[in-house]
Amino acid sequence: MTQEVKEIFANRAGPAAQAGSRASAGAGAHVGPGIAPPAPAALAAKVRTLAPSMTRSMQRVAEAVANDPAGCAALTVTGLGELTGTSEATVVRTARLLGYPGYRDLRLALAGLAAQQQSGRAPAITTDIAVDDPIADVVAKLAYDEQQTLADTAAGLDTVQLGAAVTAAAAARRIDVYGIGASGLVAQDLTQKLLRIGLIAHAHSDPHLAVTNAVQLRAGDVAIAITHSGSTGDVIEPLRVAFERGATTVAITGRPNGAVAQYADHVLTTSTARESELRPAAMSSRTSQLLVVDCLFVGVAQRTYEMAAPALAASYEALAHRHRR
Amino acid sequence: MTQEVKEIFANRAGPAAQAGSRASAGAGAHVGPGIAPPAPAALAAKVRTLAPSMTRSMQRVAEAVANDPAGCAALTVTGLGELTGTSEATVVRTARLLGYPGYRDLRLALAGLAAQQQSGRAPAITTDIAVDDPIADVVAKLAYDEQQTLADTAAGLDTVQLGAAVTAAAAARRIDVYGIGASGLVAQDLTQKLLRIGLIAHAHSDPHLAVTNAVQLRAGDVAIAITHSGSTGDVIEPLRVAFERGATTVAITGRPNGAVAQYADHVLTTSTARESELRPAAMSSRTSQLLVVDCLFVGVAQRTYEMAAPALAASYEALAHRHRR
DNA sequence: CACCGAGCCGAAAATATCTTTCATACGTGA
DNA sequence: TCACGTATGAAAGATATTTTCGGCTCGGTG
Repeated sequence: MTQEVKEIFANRAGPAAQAGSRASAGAGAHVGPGIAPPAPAALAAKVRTLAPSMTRSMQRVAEAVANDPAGCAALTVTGLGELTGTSEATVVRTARLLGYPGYRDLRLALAGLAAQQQSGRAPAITTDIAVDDPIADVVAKLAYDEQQTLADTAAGLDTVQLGAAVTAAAAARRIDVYGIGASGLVAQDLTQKLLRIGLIAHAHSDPHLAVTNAVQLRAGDVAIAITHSGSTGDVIEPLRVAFERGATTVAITGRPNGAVAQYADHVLTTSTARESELRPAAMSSRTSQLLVVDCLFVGVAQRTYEMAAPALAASYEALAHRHRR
Repeated sequence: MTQEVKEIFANRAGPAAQAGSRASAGAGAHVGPGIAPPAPAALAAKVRTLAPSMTRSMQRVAEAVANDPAGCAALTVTGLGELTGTSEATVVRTARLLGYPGYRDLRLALAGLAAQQQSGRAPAITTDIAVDDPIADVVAKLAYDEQQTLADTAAGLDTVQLGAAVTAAAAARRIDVYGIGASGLVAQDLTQKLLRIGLIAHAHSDPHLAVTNAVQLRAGDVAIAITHSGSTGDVIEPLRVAFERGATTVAITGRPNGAVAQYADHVLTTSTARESELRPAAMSSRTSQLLVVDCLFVGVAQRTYEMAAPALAASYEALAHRHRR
């Protein structure tokens, strides 16, 4: 991929960019205007989400922006470049990656964010969990972090993509969900719920079986891949197969620019909280994934309400007798 | 007074904001440092106050700005000039009169104002999810509910019981976790994480196998039962067996007085949020259970830090090569 | 009624800022 | 070590903002 093409791609980096027809998945030509919605308050989350796909210099810029929105809003592109020890070009590139047309718009968003922070409650300092933290602190910090993750996820979720995924799933003949490790549990969670409202859904965590099943899919079916890293081969492979068989494909990932996205008709972005030794990434990504999956499920339940409501009631009934008095 | 002098005077009309370099004399500095809070409507008030001293053209500009901050923030100086049927110069003069160094800064302030107004609107998340809720509302409501669940859980969690459970688990020869259905996934989640830090843990969702394994437990082992209802026979049974064999038993349940509690040395209470047709109880109980399980895990990781840290690092390394570039 | 001056206004020049291009340096894998 | 692709900043190019400057209107005046 040449530098030129790469830059153009960066320009349409937003998840929404994937929305186009599947035919254009690899051959995007024109830069559509106004695809990516400017992020409101989700900027800090976005920075974390996209940080891994950033270069070092860009990360410095992103960090500065996330740490002091108000301060950065007061700076020109040149000023921010100097502050971060980089160039104007890098600042603009970072702004693009974050989903804005250019630095000017990022700056406006920054001003908005600063105003919100100032009017709202304090930015809320989060210290990491330490080895010697008392158990009560652990509880408080974990609860706070997971709440934060939920807020970030909700703010960063593209409702258009979500809506499209819901529509596809609600009408699907069959829904296959791929996930490995911690994401596998999320896949199962989604599957369990979909089954409860009478849909046909399967979760696969065995890569071979997943591919074997993916081959059976066709137009009208839905395949969903869940991977935090966006680059888990064992999950990408079945999605690719499903994609090529004509099924509608959905990726739930923390790296909307990751490899998995290229085979996904719809990309749902989960947020990434910072991790530490005692707080594995799996923890917050799981929280984020579950929220996305819940939204997906409720959306589908809405669309299939006629069928879903009695099915839910029936499954509830069926379990009642298994409870001890 | 000459034309020239007049314009300069207008330029200095604002408060001390002009003092420093233009970059540092941001809009925030102007609006902020006073006694009054950064009132959202400060700008509208200022417009009214200063309107009498404005010329006709400037009033048109000021009015446009006051009526639609968000819209104007999206416009360039030229655009706003056209919109109001005036010129760029007039727009700049208006910005000056309102106390900003130039239009650029007014625009930034406008963006901030817009963001505040935006965030002020509560999405009415207090209501239940309805069948015809737009997808964006579903996201907001679910996120809010899960956040609430987390807060409730953290508040209601008995840290003494939790600490005792942590101590037992950290020293355990072996840890068995029982859970069925949605709780089964939580059990697996906990098990996966414990395995990652080098502990011996098993999740059981097959009632028969669970009992079979429980028989093997003895003092020094830990058995954990996860059940929202507190009365799931298939989960209580193995816990009872473990309890009778002398293992330390823990119950993670939403009904601390339920049947499961009678065989539990330590009871960790999860919170129960309201449910509805479209929001099965499993959803919030799962969120709650996961938080408890996370706390348990982090607590154990703290206690076994010497072993946990390298184990976590190792498992991370081992997975790295499974990611596509 | 013609004239005058004060101040308003916008076109266009001047400046600042943002964006793009391009050559170079850097790191990485063969 | 070499070759290749990528990241990066300097500088050119494009936009946006600010300033300048002269025409214009309007109210007062001889």
